[in-house]
Amino acid sequence: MKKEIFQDFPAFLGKDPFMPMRDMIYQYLRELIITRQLEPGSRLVEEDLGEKLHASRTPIREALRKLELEGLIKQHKGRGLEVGEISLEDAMDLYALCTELEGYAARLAAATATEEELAELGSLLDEMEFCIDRNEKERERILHRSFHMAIYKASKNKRLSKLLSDYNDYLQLFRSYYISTPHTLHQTLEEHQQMVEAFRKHDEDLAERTAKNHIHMAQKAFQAQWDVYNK
Amino acid sequence: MKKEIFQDFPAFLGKDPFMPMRDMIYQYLRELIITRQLEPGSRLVEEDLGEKLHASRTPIREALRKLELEGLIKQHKGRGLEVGEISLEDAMDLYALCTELEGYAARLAAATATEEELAELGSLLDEMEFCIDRNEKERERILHRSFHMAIYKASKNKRLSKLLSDYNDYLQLFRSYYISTPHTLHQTLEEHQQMVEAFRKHDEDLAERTAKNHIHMAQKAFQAQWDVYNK
DNA sequence: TGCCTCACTTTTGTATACTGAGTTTAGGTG
DNA sequence: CACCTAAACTCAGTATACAAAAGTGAGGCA
Repeated sequence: MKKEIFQDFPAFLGKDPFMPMRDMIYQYLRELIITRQLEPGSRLVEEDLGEKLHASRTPIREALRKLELEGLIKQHKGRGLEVGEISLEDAMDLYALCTELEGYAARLAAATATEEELAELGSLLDEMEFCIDRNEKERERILHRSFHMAIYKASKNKRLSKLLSDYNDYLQLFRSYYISTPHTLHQTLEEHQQMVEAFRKHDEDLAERTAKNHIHMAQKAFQAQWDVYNK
Repeated sequence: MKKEIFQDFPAFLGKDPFMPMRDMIYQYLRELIITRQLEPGSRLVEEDLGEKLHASRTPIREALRKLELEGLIKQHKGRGLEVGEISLEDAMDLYALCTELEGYAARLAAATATEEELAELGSLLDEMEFCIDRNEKERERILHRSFHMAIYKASKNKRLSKLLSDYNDYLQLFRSYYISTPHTLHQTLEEHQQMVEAFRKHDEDLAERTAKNHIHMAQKAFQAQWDVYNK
């Protein structure tokens, strides 16, 4: 675990001076893991982290517990924690589960989406198209997230929304495995457009189908890339 | 918060002398909350709990954090934590979500259940019938849980299994609202039998329908009772 | 040389101490 | 008597200290 990785923590700290340290550390470490700046297998020693992040073990522990609960880090055989390795099986399980949940969320959204929500989704699509054309990948990634969040919100089921939003971050970790080209991004955009189209028509079945297909495509892209690396 | 509530913690401790204190405390408090021995609104003060459970604040905190994450306890405005109140909206969201997930789990189980798994489910059914006839409610409750867990396991999706198992405990809390009579228990048993029947036939659609119906019936029972108390 | 043991190191689990923010309460003032 | 203010109190956030378990390695013995 290299020290430089943690260089930008002070900046992170500045974001919200009222947030408890444990939440800062949690979010920060989570980001590092999901973006794979902290590689799978990296060991996480409470005291080391404390030194590097200028905090005592107590808030560090609480952050680690939360990450452990989420499944992002695992008990190291013998002693200590380490960043979890991704297993194909777990990834497939998660994709399958998300396919169902996204489908359900889309169904609900199609049933109850308001004009404002539809407009919001539409404008997010436009922005994404703009970003893809300009190859602004980071912004596209954030918009992609916002798009899905908007759907979850439109489903009006808070539990579902929270759950999918957590899973979505997790899938981000898998997404980092495959390379997104302008071509695949355009394909994804088209899937999004189909979904919004279904919402506009309040066609629940179509919404469910297109949403499920969207996740399924992501799953296939992940698996293809996995096969390349693990063959 | 009455002291007597915590009387049986030492016995709980004996269960597994190798389990860390934080997990003991977590499980113990969770049990108290789910069985409503700790009522919604009860305040949870770290130092008090520490004194009553003969532990220091550190493991108590970690247990509380976990419960908070699960949504069983909430940050009290201003100061401290308290056992969460149940809101009808949240309950309905959760039931709706569980309906989908149970349906999906049942579909997977129907597709892939082995003979052993079917036999296991069958014998659980028999045991439950036995308990209902003898009015052994506590044992029935545990068997009911085992029955659902067996289905989750048969779905072969570990993520889904974990998720539903957590939610199932949570629904237990809702279940404590409505009174189970021999009549309703028999009705539930019948629903279970229909599900197993569908698994035996490997009829995925039927399995999904019966499972969804099962949760839906529970939801209706909860709502009816809620209406009685909050009218 | 190979293996066993025991001391040492590492790292977590738990306890305790300190701090500061927010609440309550008591005393003073108009 | 109402209201304001400040001291005291509560309680969570954080830091630190100590204990215990589990790995690690060096020295001794067969």
